[in-house]
Amino acid sequence: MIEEDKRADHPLLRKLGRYVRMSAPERQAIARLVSRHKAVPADTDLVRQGELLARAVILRDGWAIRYRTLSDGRRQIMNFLLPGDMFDLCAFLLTASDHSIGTITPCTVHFVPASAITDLFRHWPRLGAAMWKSALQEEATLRERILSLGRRSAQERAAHLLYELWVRLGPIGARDGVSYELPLTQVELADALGLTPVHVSRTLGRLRQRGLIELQRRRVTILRPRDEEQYGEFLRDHLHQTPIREAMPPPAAGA
Amino acid sequence: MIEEDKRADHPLLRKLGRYVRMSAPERQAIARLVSRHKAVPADTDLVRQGELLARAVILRDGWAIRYRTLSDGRRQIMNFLLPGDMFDLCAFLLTASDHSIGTITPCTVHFVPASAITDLFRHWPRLGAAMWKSALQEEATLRERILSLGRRSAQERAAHLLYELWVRLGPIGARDGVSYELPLTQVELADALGLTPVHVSRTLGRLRQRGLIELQRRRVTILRPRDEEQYGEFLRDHLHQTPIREAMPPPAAGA
DNA sequence: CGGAAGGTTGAGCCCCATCAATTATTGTGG
DNA sequence: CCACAATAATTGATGGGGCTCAACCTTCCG
Repeated sequence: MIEEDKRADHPLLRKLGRYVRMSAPERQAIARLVSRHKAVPADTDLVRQGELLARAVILRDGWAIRYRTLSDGRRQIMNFLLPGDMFDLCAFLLTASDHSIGTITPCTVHFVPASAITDLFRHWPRLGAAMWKSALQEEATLRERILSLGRRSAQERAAHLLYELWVRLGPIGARDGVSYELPLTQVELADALGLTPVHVSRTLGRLRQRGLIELQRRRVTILRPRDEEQYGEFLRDHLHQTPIREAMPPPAAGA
Repeated sequence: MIEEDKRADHPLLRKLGRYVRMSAPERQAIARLVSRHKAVPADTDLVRQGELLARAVILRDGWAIRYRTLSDGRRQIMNFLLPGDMFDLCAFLLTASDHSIGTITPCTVHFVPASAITDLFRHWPRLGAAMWKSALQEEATLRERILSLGRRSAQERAAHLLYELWVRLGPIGARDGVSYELPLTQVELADALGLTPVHVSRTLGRLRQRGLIELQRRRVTILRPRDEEQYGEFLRDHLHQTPIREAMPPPAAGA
């Protein structure tokens, strides 16, 4: 029963629900995808760079990161994976992963065989389109990070990231009004922002002084949620939170 | 006749040819996609940020960039688009673009209606898979750039970029052994590398001193092509230049 | 309660930015 | 083909944002 409830409220459903209104059978198709789950402890790699991809993964609970390391130990976090996020959907293409994915917190995940993905796309193309849209959105956040790392100051980067996470946590019901739990150390923030941990500390201090954010005990509060300009010119539209064109016949091969 | 020849040797064919061996009808399907072309002058936007995507684009000739600008004029180039590259393949999802695409040199391009893409995927799923693979590859270069901007020094970034372009120009026949034409100004390099033009000049100077590259009159020579370590730990595999699993039945909805 | 992990603060330095001047290259019209 | 202007590249001097090293403090957790 409890399991039943959890599935009915799966963050993936909430997420895809922004793009398509789902019929009962469609919801069931998703439910089948996530019928089995697995607990994974914190700080565990789900995918290691160089590995051949063999299955897709859906995150049910917890935070994970996509990252790469250089041989001398430098690490860069590409982005954060939140509940409802999927990755390696293209596992059926059998490519080697160019990066690793690791858990930050204890997570519960669904491992999905490649065939289940291709079946889903075949039978429920509207769901496929919604998943594509969500993949596009993730790609947009990659570009946003490139912009940040290349052209924004430390403060702009940090403010932008904290704001982005706040926005992303909304649709999956993982935020509490204007604040949310941030289960990250400053070392991890540093590796995402392209800074050193020391400088992250100073930077966050300045954001606090400027009255942009509150951050203590792993809890972030966005103090000026309407003032998107202040957070590094945050453009909410870039997250493509608009519904897909429902009238469109589903693409055959996903495009 | 000349047109015929050009189509038979389209860089898109060369590019996709790395992933699948194409049958004659498949080649014809591609040829139909690129039957009409259009000349676009240099420094022209093909897509502007915020615009609604309505068509896909295939680049036949010339260089273009994917970029974003901040309101104060700072610009970041996400990546470079080379002959054979496609973009906005997902135009049928009707999303607003979060970035602009502009030509660097005079280009010839093919504008492809969204329906032609979905048709192609429906009828020639193996081609669809190959196109997916190439889209994945582009995403990998985005992550590579994130790693560069976040964790590599100016010299590493520059060496890595010049090496990457050399590798990408190979399969489309746009390089000449160990050197190639680089139609970029240092301002553009700076906007891609997250540096200032002045520092790009100094950085390139140091790479020359170190004997890694030759660069004069818009011509680059990679002086130690085997020494991938030297170019910022360049990992060729990350470009996914391995063939797809041909036995795989084509994914219905592309995944 | 004590140790470990995480966060803050200070001092000094270096990489890269900025400003500015000079040289080289490209492009254009006569 | 040359003169000239416009664009691009180089070089120098100076300054600042972020890095490094190190000490100290705070929080967490067994």
